[in-house]
Amino acid sequence: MVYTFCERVSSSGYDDDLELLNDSLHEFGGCGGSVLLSSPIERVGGKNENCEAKALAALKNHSEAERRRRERINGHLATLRGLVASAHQKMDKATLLAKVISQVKELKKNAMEASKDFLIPMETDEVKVEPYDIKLGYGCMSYMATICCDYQPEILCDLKKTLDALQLQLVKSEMSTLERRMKNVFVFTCCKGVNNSVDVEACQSIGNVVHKALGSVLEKASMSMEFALTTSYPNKRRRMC
Amino acid sequence: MVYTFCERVSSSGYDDDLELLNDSLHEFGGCGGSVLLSSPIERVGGKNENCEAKALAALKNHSEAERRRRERINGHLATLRGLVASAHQKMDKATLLAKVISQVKELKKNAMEASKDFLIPMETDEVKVEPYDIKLGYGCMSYMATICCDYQPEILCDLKKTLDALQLQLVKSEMSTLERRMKNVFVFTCCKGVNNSVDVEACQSIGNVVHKALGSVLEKASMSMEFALTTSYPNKRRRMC
DNA sequence: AAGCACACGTGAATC
DNA sequence: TGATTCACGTGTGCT
Repeated sequence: MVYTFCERVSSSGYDDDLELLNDSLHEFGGCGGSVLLSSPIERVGGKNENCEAKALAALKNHSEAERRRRERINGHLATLRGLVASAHQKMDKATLLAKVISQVKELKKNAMEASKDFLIPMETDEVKVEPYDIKLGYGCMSYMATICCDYQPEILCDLKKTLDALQLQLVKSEMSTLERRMKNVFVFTCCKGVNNSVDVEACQSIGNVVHKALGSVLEKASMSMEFALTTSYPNKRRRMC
Repeated sequence: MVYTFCERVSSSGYDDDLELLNDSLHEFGGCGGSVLLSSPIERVGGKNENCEAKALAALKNHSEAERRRRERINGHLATLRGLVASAHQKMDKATLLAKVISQVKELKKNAMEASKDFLIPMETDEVKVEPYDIKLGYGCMSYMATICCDYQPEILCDLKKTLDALQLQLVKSEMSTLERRMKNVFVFTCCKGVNNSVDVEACQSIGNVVHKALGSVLEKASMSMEFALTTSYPNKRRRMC
């Protein structure tokens, strides 16, 4: 649709000037068909005042309802603007919404990973060494090493020996158990850098060494577990570490 | 501002009909001042065609730019609609934005709590027992008990004895250490319900008992720590559990 | 019919 | 200036 303006009148916002709105009333029928055909100029008004007033009221209602709707939406937009809080509060709607989208995705991803970290895989054993993004200053990287398998007391001995032998700088260690399963997590740092920049290769090779060592521990444990299951004393007590 | 319609013309979207838009051209001056004063009816056009064409093009550009803007915003809105994914995709913009807001707040709160759970308070000891919202079916509640203090080997003995004595149904246990500090977390269930409904009071009293017991363990540990610090052998080895 | 929600084109402001 | 953003009133479809 294309519609054209007949005249534009400056007035004080939402006034009740009937004359100015006469031409809009075609749209609201039911007040006598002749009005629909008479041109704006020929019509002098007089007996249709009631009808026009009603139509005007409807129009006013409509625009005010629309204004309320806009305010509702813009209010929520303002809340979101405060919520994403990317320093500068001057941002157009589209950009704001884009930022909201990326924020929601980011938060969801983090939540997913966090819940995954909290879980203990029940069926599969695993050894994992991966970079861990805590900030420890320049020249340092940190890694998170995970080993998850069936619980066996002696694996703690092996683990301790292995970690001691590697002389890792342990930042944090965590052990959780769930039913017959256990999961050990170590966070360690690698400060192999020179001139305040990380020597990435040296750190990676340390990571690989740790991965290999944990792999050996796991392998030994699962072998010992198999052996235990095939002997006639499956519940035989083992020496604590 | 209030403006009135002269006539409304049905046409195919965005066409180039100059006549219909003549009346809109006041707004775009610079094509000869006389046009601004002549009425739409008196004016016959002819020598201002070039000017009018330019104005029309500007107007068309404007409306198309606005259309693109709307599409950009609505596109993001659609993405968000898919992201909150509250089953029913029929939702007005305001409601959608409200849901996005609550979702973001929820996710942020969870992230905060998760990071808090992962932290070990370094300065203050603490004992905490609080409901833990994992679903275990009807008639069961679960709790998370936390005890955090300086690391002492014998506290593990005390803890084990205490938990055994309480005969808790342990679901998960977790111990983390950071420098000289340790944190132990236990998740246990309380299935005291009758007729598939939880006996909340019974569970709460169990929670209180656990809290009290852990408090005693912590108290004993800190007393023993103080004793160790005041003796002449602060680094004296203690028997492992 | 009467209310609501949306898309549209426009006027004004800002850069 | 031209481009871009916003608020506004309106037309229209749905319920």
